[in-house]
Amino acid sequence: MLQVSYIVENKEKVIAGLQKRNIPQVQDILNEVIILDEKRRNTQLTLDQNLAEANTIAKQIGALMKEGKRAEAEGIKQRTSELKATNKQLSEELEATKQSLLKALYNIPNVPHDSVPLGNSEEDNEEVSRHGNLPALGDHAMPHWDLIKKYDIIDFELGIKITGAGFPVYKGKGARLQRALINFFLDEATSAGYGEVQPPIVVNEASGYGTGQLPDKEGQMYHIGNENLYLIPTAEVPITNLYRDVIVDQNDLPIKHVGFTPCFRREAGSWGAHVRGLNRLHQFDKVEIVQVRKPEESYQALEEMCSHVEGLLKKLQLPYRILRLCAGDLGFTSVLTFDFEVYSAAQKKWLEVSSVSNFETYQANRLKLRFKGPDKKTQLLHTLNGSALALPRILAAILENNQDETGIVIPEVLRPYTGFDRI
RNA sequence: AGAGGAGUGGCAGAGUGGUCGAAUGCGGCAGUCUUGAAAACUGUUGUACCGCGAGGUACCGGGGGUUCGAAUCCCUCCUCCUCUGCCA
Repeated sequence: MLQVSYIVENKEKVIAGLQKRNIPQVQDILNEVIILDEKRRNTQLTLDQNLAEANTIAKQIGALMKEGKRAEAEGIKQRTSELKATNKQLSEELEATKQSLLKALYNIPNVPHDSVPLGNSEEDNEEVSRHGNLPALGDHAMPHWDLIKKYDIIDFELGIKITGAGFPVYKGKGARLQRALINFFLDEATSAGYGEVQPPIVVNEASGYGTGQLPDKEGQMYHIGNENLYLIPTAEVPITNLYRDVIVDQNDLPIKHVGFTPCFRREAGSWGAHVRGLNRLHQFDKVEIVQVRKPEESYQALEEMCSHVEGLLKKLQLPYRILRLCAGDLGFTSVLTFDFEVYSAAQKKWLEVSSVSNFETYQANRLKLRFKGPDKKTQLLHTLNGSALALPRILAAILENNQDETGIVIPEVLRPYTGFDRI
């Protein structure tokens, strides 16, 4: 969430930024925050003063009791019971104000970067660059949902039987190819300096709030009611939350992690004809990279991460394009996001396979993720993450783009991992 | 899952109703000494909020309660340890 001090000091910039996101009544929302914060401070001040007085009296009573002056002690107890009543009221008021303030802040998204283009939907995203040649497939070309049946490598019906729609079963060479992609992505990230972690794929409420999935995306996560836990929608959640409530030693920066996890998304309300096959699933595999950086380095880190993702796509020899997300399509917590899309030749459309974002201090503020600067003061760090990569659409593109009359050609770099060169 | 025990500052570990944000040791930082290092000695060393400042307030696993006053007493939740049970 945004810091109140930042809102106060950069009000015009914040208003302009949030207006880019088409948020109605931005001024009113920000004013409410500022008023609540003032109220919080005033209430705190009065309460602190009362508490100071109560503390003083308590000490006096202690001293009097020791001297055996009981009667005198009883006398000043009067004042404390008055204070007690007021203080109870004040602290309830303070708590309520803090809660309202927090709630208001939770509902304000991050301020987009200056370079974020205007726009309402994915139609308005800016294409930054395009790489690789689009394959020309013959008339015999099949979309991946037919290919997986033909070669019996993924079974949706079986998944429906044991779980439900959107939970595919990978079989034989299909399963092996999944494992190959995961290992390839993990190895690439490890050689690029990312420390591998294997986090839990179930997280508590505090973690959900830490990275901003809660309360914004409450309905999009699977919830385990009897334990009040959530299935992760992305490894971003557990990995970034590793650093919740942490003051990082300067020497431990930068922090770079990679992790493979399954991801779970309810995708409520987003199903339709365009989400056939592997295009959209409830459970999918993803390798995620996460960085925690000093503020002045975070945009350099964003570039590094984008280059890493590009490197993967180049090695897989997939045609791809890079998009700068417009304000309307930008995630709630993000300042700047680049999407990577691969071309799916038989569907003749671009599929998003990675999203690389800088959150600046937005998550860190919720996480209380800080470091001690040279001036010995604690300050918030910047967090970033990106998919490197999400598997299903990569798989879809490989299947479609690399098909020929007799099968599917496995990209060179994956062969050491698959142990076969064709399906 | 049942019974018992325990959670204190970066770590170890005192503290069972007032003078305790908390002894002591270790570690960290700064300095003295030294060609340098080590040792020794001296000082310093949590976080957040409020305040221009002096300073104030809160925090001893989380939350609630008793009391003029809680690290200390009570309730509750969480976590860890031991034993019993179950189990990949």
